Amino acid sequence: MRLDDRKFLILQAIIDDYIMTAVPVGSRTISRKSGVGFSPATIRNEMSDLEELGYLDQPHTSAGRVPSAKAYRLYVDRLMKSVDVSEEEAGRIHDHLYRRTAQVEEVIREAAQALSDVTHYTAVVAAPRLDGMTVRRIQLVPVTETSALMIVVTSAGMVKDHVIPVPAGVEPDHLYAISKMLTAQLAGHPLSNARDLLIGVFAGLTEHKQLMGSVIRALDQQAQEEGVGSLVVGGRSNLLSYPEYSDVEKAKNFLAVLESREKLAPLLSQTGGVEFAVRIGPEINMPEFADCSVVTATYRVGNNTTGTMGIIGPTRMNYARVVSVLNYMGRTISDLLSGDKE
Amino acid sequence: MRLDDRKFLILQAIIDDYIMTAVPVGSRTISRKSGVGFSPATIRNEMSDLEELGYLDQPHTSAGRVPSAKAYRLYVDRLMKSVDVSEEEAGRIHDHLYRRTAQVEEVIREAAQALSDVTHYTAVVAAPRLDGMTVRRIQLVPVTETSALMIVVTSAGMVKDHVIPVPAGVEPDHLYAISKMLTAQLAGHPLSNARDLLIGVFAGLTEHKQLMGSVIRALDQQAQEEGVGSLVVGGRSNLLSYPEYSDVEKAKNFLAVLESREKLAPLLSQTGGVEFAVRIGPEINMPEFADCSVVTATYRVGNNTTGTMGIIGPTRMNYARVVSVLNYMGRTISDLLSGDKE
DNA sequence: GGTTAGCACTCAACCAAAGAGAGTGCTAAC
DNA sequence: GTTAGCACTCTCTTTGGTTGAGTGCTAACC
Repeated sequence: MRLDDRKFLILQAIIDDYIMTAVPVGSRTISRKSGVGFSPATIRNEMSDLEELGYLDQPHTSAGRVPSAKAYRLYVDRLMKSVDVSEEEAGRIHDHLYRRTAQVEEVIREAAQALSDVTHYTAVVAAPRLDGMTVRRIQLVPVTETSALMIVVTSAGMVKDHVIPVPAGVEPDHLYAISKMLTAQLAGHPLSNARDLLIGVFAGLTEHKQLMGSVIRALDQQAQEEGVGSLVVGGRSNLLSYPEYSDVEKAKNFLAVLESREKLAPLLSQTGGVEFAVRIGPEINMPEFADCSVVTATYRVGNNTTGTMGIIGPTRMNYARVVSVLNYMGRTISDLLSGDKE
Repeated sequence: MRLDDRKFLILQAIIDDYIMTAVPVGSRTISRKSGVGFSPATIRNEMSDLEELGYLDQPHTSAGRVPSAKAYRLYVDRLMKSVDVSEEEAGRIHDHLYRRTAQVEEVIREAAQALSDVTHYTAVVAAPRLDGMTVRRIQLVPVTETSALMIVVTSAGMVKDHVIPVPAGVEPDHLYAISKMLTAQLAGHPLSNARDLLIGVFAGLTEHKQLMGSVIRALDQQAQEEGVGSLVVGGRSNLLSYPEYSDVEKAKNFLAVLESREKLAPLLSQTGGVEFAVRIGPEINMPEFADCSVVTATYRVGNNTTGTMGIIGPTRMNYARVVSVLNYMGRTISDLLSGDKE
């Protein structure tokens, strides 16, 4: 049995309806829809076929049909019509993002908020990955007598800081001189090499060995943290509006995942460099997200740097709209983070 | 009618029981408790009195009694026995907090996590307020050709940064010189005065007027942000375990409040400088928190600087335990943030 | 006079049975 | 190939009865 045009049409109608209502859809409902000129009985025959093909599930005899994960997959891959973001949505996104001067943390926080506001789903935005960037400058700013803030400025104008210990008796001016030396050594090199470069320098040193050790450790730690880097969640409570999460126990498990960076990170990182990725229900491989889909997208900052963001919604989410919103948001963030600062 | 000793005893027994079970408690239950040597009938008479006095509510005839907000108030003010944190709890708090080098953001994040972990309620921790602190150092670090990071180090070793625009053509060394000048001008003065001091300097300037303007604007903005400063929430999903929030609609409203800094900030800020504050149900004056209580505490960093943290739980929360945990956490944070760095 | 046993009464919670409604699958007619 | 008709299925809602915890009152008790 093959999926002919009519089956396509009917499947699409079912998915569209289910996305709106979350109620198993019956043959009469589809038959009444404009565009489908068949009687309920015919629809029923087709639905029976579609079920056999694995595109529909039946919660029980005498309920309507519900799209399966396979159906959503098909929908996303082939049936989905791209939608433009509406004027109003674009406006809301701008309102969020252009509110104040754009520090990275602030931008991704607002982005997450905007995404969840506009889509009514839950949004996760990860800060741009630093490892592809090159170092532009390193500077040590004294904080107390025995500690300093190490500031790393990267090519895309992104900033990362670390508190490091400093041996007592090192003057501020001295720290500045060391900063200039560090900058001279590392500027233009990728951040991921910085550590190794410094180790070379380190060997030839006679003084400040201790301080340099601290700098190297801080760079190490940063590299380590990259995996679970800055991660902002917006619209946690949005998903509770959907009947899928009217069960408190389920809702609780879902929210618990959102609380842990460790569990959340893989959701965003498994994109494999594709611009968009859609993972549907069981494809996510997490029991808490069995009824969820995740749409992730990457955004660019400068030339080599990318960050990831994602929308988490029920499997019956409005994929077309989510993709278009993510698309628009990607462009907006890029403008904001690369344009203004470069 | 007065609250005599026996009524006290019975009320306390009712509250204790209700805190544990969340089920309306009946006369027989209390009568069986050791320490109360009266028959159910006697208890009933007293309960009837307590209801008339406003300490108990009855969900409906023939259900047990439930403590009213007034009862919890009394409990907190007079009946509560102070409890020590257990070894195990103290250990868990330490595990969270001493995990890595202590940057402020990191510490308050872990503190929120630890508090919610240990209490099983929801925790909110606010970063220390900066306005009481004095400036120790200001430094400008170039980021791009037209922007720099302004770093303000305060007396307690706390760091705050801002991106500010810089006129093109200002050399890094030049920025460093300006930083030294700024530091010389402001060091030792309270952060809240910094802006006004600079305006005095500003008038006499011939060059760098533009840059100084940016610095002043950044200080302004920081003062403004102080009100809704950094705020971390932990254990959002914890409250969903309690039967009070088995209603999804309620849970959703509750979570929505936790998402908005603006709504959350007053919860912590209305403490009025007291070390502990307990607000119970209606006293909070937010419909979403009608069944909640909030216990807030301040912690100290250095001499003048304080931050706030709070636990949000059901009105029937275990106040004694929460207060002791907050107490312990306050001391631990203080040690961590002032001790190590001063 | 405070305390307690006894008893009628109330009300949510639980359960089973009945009815309604939506939807299917099959068959026969178009 | 399409559709009308019909018996059948299964959930959801409603209804009514039962249970049990708990109260309030009264009268007896110490």
